[in-house]
Amino acid sequence: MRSRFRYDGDMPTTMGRRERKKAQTRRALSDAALRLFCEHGYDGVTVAQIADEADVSIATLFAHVPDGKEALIFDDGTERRVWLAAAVRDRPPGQSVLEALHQCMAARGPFTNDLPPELRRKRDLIVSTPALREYSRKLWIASEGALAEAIAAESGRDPSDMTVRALARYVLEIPELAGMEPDPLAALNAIFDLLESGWRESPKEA
Amino acid sequence: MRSRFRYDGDMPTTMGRRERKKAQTRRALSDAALRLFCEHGYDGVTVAQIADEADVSIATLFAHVPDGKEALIFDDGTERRVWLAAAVRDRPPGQSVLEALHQCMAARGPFTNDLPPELRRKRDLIVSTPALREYSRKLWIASEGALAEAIAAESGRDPSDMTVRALARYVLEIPELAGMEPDPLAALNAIFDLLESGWRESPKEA
DNA sequence: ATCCGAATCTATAATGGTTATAGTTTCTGA
DNA sequence: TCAGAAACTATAACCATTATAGATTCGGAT
Repeated sequence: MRSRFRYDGDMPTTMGRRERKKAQTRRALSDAALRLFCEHGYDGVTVAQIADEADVSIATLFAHVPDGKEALIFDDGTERRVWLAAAVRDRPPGQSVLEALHQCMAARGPFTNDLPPELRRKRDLIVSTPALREYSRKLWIASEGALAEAIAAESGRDPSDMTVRALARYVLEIPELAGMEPDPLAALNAIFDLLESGWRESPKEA
Repeated sequence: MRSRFRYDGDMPTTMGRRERKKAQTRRALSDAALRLFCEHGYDGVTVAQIADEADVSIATLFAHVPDGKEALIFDDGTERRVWLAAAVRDRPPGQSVLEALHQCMAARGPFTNDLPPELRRKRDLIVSTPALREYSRKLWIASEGALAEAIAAESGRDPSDMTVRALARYVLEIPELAGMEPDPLAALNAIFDLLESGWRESPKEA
């Protein structure tokens, strides 16, 4: 019987006990994975250790994280998708689609240090671990379709227009491309400038 | 003792017997892998089967292909690197860097059917197998540095200029981005247009 | 021609991620 | 209260990959 006085974390009370427990398990896995990865490095931790630390079986771990070890510390990507679409759709009037994307990317992971230390440690772990960087990119790319739709809706083009899809893809590649630069924000700006204006050739001197 | 009359395949006679045998083993592995992949699908074949078919041990297989199963049917990427750099450096006078890249990409894998049937089967296998597509992309991206240097040299910029690196990356992403379109060549053209001219916003109608 | 060292290959076993199976417990909704 | 679904468990398999230690073959120098 669930006491009305027990602390349930941030779980909306609209969830039944089952969903709540499932979310708790997922959280336990994320927390355990992040803690162990930070301590021993990604390759220094086995999924068995993570399962142990979260006090679940290995089979359960994989039931929660179908994409495997790398996915443990990430969400399923839904967040990014809605966030990107909203940034494009609800941008201030007069702002171009690219400006909106520029602005919201700049507030994201690799481009700002305005993060709680917990998230910063997580970001540093991801950036410094190839397998996690790669999976992070996969998550970004997974919202290519959603972003393309948003861009198409705002620009009066077709979502299957290759130009739209390419723009979406190129924007979503930015974190991996600029994330490890000495000055990520400057890199971000340079890339958006390229996307806005195209490649300007300086003629070769004779 | 090597007979002067034995057929040695296309091996340059500058190689010693050791290098020749090594190349033969590598070739046997590639051939076996491609044959089996085509017949049973990528996931339907184990590295043990491939090693068997090529008549080498599993350990030998991995000695030849450090990047793992997916790398079996690819070369090490050196080809692409020199080919890209040459395409940029030796382009006809008056042609822009992007035009040169556009032209040489169009002659490549997914964008032409002017290929011997053997290569076409290989291409189709790669395009239809996620793991192989992903590895192919990795190979392209691995020449980002070389391409960036070539572009920088021709455009009077610095190879570490983020704009140069981004352009190189974006060009190298094209095969994965356009390779599965109904009309890959049209997609290729659209993307190069985007890279040349930038994103042109059609103002939202009121 | 011979010998040494390096490169290649082999068999074998271990590691670690991932999936399949079959059975148990726990929750939900009727 | 009961049936069925969902989540969990233990266990065993499968497969890619790496480690180890030893055998063979080759190249180059003497």
